[in-house]
Amino acid sequence: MDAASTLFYRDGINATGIDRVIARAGVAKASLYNNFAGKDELVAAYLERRLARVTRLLDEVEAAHPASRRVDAFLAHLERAAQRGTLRGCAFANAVVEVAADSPARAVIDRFYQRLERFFADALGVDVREPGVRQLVICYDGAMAIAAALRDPSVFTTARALADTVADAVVRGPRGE
Amino acid sequence: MDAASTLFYRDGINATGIDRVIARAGVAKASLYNNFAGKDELVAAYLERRLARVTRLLDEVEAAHPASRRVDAFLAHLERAAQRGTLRGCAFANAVVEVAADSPARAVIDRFYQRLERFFADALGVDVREPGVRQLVICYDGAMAIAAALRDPSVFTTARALADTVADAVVRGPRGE
DNA sequence: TTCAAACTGTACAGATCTGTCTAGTATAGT
DNA sequence: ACTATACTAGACAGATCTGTACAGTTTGAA
Repeated sequence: MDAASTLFYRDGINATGIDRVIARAGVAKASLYNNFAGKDELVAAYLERRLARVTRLLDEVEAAHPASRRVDAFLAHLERAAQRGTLRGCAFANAVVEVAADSPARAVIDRFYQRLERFFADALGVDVREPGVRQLVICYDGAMAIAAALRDPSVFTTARALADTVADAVVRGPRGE
Repeated sequence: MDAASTLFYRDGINATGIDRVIARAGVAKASLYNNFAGKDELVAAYLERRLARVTRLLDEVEAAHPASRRVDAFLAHLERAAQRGTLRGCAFANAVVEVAADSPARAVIDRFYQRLERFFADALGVDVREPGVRQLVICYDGAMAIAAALRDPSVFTTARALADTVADAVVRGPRGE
């Protein structure tokens, strides 16, 4: 059901029934329930896959670019994905809307945001508690939400400029010089 | 009905059945279907209510504050709502995740973003097509998404600082002086 | 008072969804 | 060859959801 993560992301979690998942995976229903206790855990596993994927991406960006270029490289990657039309918002922010508050998915969501904050903190060269880090997370989540709502990839161009402004403000100090 | 907008916002659209709506409204199911063709239109009406509400808020902010203070006043209002614990993300961004692409709700969502862009453009004193406007929309949506995901009202303090940075960059020109 | 419109409660059709169960089949280790 | 394990297809229970139908009641205006 690794390939079924496609359905959860593309069509939404609640809109995707178990039957459609097993049909696409070419697998019997009993097999699915032998591997996952229920849909909640399947959703958590789906997010776990997404987390592994984005973690791999962030690792690659960190390996390929100096700190000062990483945020822009990350957003540029998202921009290309949006241009390809494969972007349906942030899988984790979407999951917040769709899953119950006590779902096992919540733990995965929290880990995603922790990883993201660490990435931004390293890129800025500051502690994760610095406001600039959270500002970049806002920038990321906002761009993803708007790209999904307005179906407009150009929002990432704007987001890259915004992230640049944030980075400038951080290196120049909060008071601007 | 109108009070059922509470349920859609608080519990999510897909998680809220028609039966729960009519139970809370103290109304018969037939009455609901006499006033709305189906759930899609009920959802659209719910978003219409939210749009009227946020429009009223933005009008009030515009009447009460000079342009340079409006963005901060708006975000401060959201911050207070978050501290009250009544915030579950942006109703329109959430609806993007939950409703189908051809739902009548989509038109209302688009109008919301147009109104929001107009508010930010007026506050900055620039044309709606200026990048700073879209940056403030990113700032808004990102803050709402993170407040919902992390249940942390303090994100609005960070967002207000970010919006300040954007406004500074706009008045000082894109190249920073 | 009369009458039409709109409401009420409730039952029900039809669809869909999660999760269980059965019965039979392939596979792999010993 | 034997056996444990995991798979398959599919039926099925039980719940829930949207939307309709029906019969009776309230309401309000002429």
